[in-house]
Amino acid sequence: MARPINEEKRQERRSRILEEAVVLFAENGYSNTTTALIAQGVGVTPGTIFQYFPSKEALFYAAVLEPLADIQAKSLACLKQEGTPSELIKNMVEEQFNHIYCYTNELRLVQYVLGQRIRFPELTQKVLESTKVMTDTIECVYAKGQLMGEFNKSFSPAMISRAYISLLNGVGLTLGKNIIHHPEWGNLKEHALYLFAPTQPKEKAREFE
Amino acid sequence: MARPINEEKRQERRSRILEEAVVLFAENGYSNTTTALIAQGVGVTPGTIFQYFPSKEALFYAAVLEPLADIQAKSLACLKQEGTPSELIKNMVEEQFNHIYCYTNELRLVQYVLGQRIRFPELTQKVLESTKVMTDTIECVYAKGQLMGEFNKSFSPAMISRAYISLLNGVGLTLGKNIIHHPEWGNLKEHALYLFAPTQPKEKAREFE
Amino acid sequence: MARPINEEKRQERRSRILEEAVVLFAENGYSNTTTALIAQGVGVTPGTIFQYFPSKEALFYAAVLEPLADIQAKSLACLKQEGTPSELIKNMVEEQFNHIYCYTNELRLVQYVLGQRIRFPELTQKVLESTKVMTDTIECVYAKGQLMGEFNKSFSPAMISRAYISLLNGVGLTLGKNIIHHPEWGNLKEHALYLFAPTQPKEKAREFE
Amino acid sequence: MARPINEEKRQERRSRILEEAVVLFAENGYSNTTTALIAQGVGVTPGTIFQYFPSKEALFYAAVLEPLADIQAKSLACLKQEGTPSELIKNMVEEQFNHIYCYTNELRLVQYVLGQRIRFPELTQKVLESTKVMTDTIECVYAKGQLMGEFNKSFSPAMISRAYISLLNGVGLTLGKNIIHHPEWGNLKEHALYLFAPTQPKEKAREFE
DNA sequence: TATGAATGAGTGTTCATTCAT
DNA sequence: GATGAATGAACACTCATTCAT
Repeated sequence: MARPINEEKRQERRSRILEEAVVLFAENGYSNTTTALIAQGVGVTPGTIFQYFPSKEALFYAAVLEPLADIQAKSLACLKQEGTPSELIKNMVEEQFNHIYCYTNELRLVQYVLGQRIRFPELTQKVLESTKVMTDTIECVYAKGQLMGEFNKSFSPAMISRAYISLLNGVGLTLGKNIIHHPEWGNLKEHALYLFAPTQPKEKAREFE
Repeated sequence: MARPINEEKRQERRSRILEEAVVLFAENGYSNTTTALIAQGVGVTPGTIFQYFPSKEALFYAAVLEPLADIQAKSLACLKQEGTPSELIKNMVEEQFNHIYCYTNELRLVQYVLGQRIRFPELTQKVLESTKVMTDTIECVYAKGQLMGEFNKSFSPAMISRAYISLLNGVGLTLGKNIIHHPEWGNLKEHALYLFAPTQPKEKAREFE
Repeated sequence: MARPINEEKRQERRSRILEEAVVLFAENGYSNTTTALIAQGVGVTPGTIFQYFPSKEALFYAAVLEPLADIQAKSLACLKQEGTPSELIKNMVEEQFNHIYCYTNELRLVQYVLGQRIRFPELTQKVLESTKVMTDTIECVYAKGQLMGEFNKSFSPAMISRAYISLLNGVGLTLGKNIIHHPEWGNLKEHALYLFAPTQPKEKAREFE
Repeated sequence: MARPINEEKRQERRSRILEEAVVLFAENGYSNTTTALIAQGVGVTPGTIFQYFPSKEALFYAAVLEPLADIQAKSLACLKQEGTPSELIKNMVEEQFNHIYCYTNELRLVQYVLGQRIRFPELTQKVLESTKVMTDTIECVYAKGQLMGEFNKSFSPAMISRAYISLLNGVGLTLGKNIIHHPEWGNLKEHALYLFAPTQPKEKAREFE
């Protein structure tokens, strides 16, 4: 009987540690983040960390992969709802550009890993696999959209999905904390959609002309 | 009395150290790169590094900023040649997408810094200043191009330049060593140009249809 | 939860480190004393030192100032007891000449600092402040003694206190480990008292004549 | 023919190095003084030092012993002039108290060595031998003075000479750069003489009463 | 289960000394 | 003779990890 409650507490504390780890690893990098600092942020003593994660490395892995899985799941969910391909893509772009804001640190961490592939080969591998699922799904939806005449047929779906993911990553990287409040933020999001070359962005386009 | 011009030799060795530093910092991050490793890579003993750079930090600064200045200079040169705005932009895109390949490590290093702004505030500042010069110049050329009817007038130049820089960064980040040989590489480069919404990509577009 | 009172153990170990540091700093100087050597002397590993003192410099400061405070307190106590000024001075001289023996290293350390004022400006400052309290008190007691006719009125108290402190320091410096067993030790101590020019050292003086 | 001139230049430069070394060793201690700093002070390059002294240690030895020999010679000369013992002693005190001012650094260096006997056993040995010559001579003169009735016969010459040397050392140590301008400086010098317990300081003493 | 003191290998940096020029 | 770049051993300090309490 006592167990379930304890188990709950354990999970809660584990989450707190992970949360703190994400922030600190993202801000300071792996080596420059001490386990003691993470512990301090969580409000526990240095030894405690090692009761939840076998090593600093394991904690880092979890800090990178667990949030990524969450984010991917949400993004994929957008593409698996009901709706025309162009609607799905639009929803996904919307969702992901919001992620950039909500999950800044989580995404930075992923980029941090991708930037140092040789250093973190195993993690890079997993992150790329996860990204591949994403691009594959986008490609699939996009190709369907092309067939339905919703997207310009002259572009290769593989290229389009890569270009979009690149833009998404680049936006997170180049823009600072206050992206959302940037005057160009809304336009940038729309331009991400433009990248997909939808066939009728006419109504929109006219407004500006 | 005074030794002749070994100033030349000094510069040469300094460059060798910087070069090695760029590679190792980019691959392993700041803390995980030991000065001894850099020295070893160059083929000198640990102490020698400090005859050329006062500290590891100073070496890192130089490794980030000096190549960046080079790259920026080359990119800006493209935009200041003779030609119509659309030609200039096209040249720049061409030039920069090649940079991604030649200067992989140099660019990764810049992204590494931007990913950890709190950790490297001074460097971030300088990198952003450097980037601003770039985006400002692009904006300027782009606006001129819009007036001349070469680009779609419905997009804000500020947004366009940001979107392009983001894409550029994202491409460097998401794609691996062998980008150039990737089947989609050529298409991706063209799509970067498409992002600028030129008004006559017609001839091209037709080919694929 | 919180461990009980190992505060006691901490203090004990801190004292052991300080003690060892005093000995080694006094014998070898600051730079030539490695923290590893101190650790070894205490019987702990190098890292442990830094759990008790934030830096080698801080340890040095403590090694200089803490014992000095102790010694000063004991000396001042002599001058604040009941008794005529000449009795107080006599007690103090007695007490301090014994200190030279017991606290050889502690005093050497103080002299080491005073000898390198430019190198240790902050410490010098504090040591001089501490010394000033001592000379001021001696002056005060001495002046009272002069008024009561116990000391020769022709000498300035400020000069006398300085001369005494100088002699005391010089004795510590010039004489070696085995001062106490030196045949002139007893006489030297008495001569320190003679320096104060008491008006009735007659009985004593006669003995020798 | 060319040789003598070069030899002269060599000696001059050697002296300059030694001079600079005395100042820096006295101010910063042995380990904290780099040979490069000495070289810089002299205005030569690091390697040059080693053309005049085989090692840093040898330079230190010379910096301690050579000036000491000078000072001792001058002091001893005072005691070997014509005159009554009390006159000789008086001259010597005068001479030495001036040394404290002129040779601050040279004397500090000697005290620095004496404070770290275990670290510099050989040097300590030589310094003590040199000091012994001094105290022995003083004892000798003092004893003669006692026989002639110039000094109080109740004090042991051995003790008196030690007390004086101690005071001398202590004065150099406790007082700062501006001793000479200190209001008590003159009185202090006189009190050093008082320490010898001359039999007719009466005229002086009366003045103050 | 949490604690937090101890560990000890690892890193940036310094510096006396050498030696080719 | 003077130079000054290179050397490489040494040291202060850090930090992931352990373990007795």
